Amino acid sequence: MLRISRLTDYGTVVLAQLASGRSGFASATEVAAATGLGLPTVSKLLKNLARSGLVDSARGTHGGYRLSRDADDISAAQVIDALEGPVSITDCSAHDRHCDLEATCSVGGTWQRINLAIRQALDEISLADLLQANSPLPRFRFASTPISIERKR
Amino acid sequence: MLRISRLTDYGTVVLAQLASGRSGFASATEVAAATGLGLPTVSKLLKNLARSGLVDSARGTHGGYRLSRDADDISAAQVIDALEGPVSITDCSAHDRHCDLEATCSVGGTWQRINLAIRQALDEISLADLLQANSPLPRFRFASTPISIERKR
DNA sequence: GTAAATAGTACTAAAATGGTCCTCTTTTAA
DNA sequence: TTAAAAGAGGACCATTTTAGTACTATTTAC
Repeated sequence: MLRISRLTDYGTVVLAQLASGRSGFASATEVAAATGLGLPTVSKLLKNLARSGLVDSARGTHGGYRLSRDADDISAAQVIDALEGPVSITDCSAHDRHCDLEATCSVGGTWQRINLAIRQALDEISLADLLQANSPLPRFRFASTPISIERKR
Repeated sequence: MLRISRLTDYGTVVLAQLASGRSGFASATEVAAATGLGLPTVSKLLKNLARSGLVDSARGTHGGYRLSRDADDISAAQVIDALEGPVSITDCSAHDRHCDLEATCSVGGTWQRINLAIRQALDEISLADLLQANSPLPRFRFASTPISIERKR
């Protein structure tokens, strides 16, 4: 139903590889080999991740990439933002463009709040959590958000 | 970042219109007029919603559409399912097809659990909630899910 | 029988996505 | 100083998805 793009999925695989590997810089070629992904694809991903600041890069003979900070301090939301840009759950709530139906639309506001809630949930999940496939995930906490969410029924 | 398609968004607008209107059947033409959406689009949406069982339809001169059940008993997840099919957050976790990277992929399982968690959250939001743009939403409850979610840090 | 509806399907244009390739710059080491 | 290894930044194209439209068949009320 809701989905992240395949490239973003691959991006987490690449980041996970960087997180699990030895410290120091790993080249795109090494990461591609370790993950089984194509080199051009991995290369593109790492370039984008570097541009977003999630990984540091070094040029030159022994250059490569490494996480810019601890895996605990990189959230799933940040990864999605880096690779997909700040897209929103609905078209009309993205950018500053306005929807023609704004006046009559009765549901727009709620989608936006749902979007925000999901976003905050994903912000609670770190790359380290993603790595440990079977470890418990952080609890999704909505209670403390400005969105007051309360079951009616 | 995560998004539903524009048609799904429109679908909720259409459903909201059916929910707010007087009881009885409303034709696609009437719904289109009330929402400001194009008739062909509304027509297509209602046909799909009818096929999924979210709305009942009646043919013939005074036919039209109406919600098949109370707005409280239609969830956001059901709407998304009806209009987008049972898609998953990642490509590899959809259908029964398997990803080539399964062996080396360290993150697949977690995305699937995140997907399930979001799904369950959206299942808690009813069409009635969507309608009342400023009313409080149901609390997202993950605690009682089989996914044990626990903050580590 | 006719008009008002939905049902189903097919089609097309536009946009997003995924993947690849090419050229340029930086850095290290021989 | 030169060559090789690496990343930076675009450009490009094929494929798929999405959105919107149109057409025909079927059903029902009057």
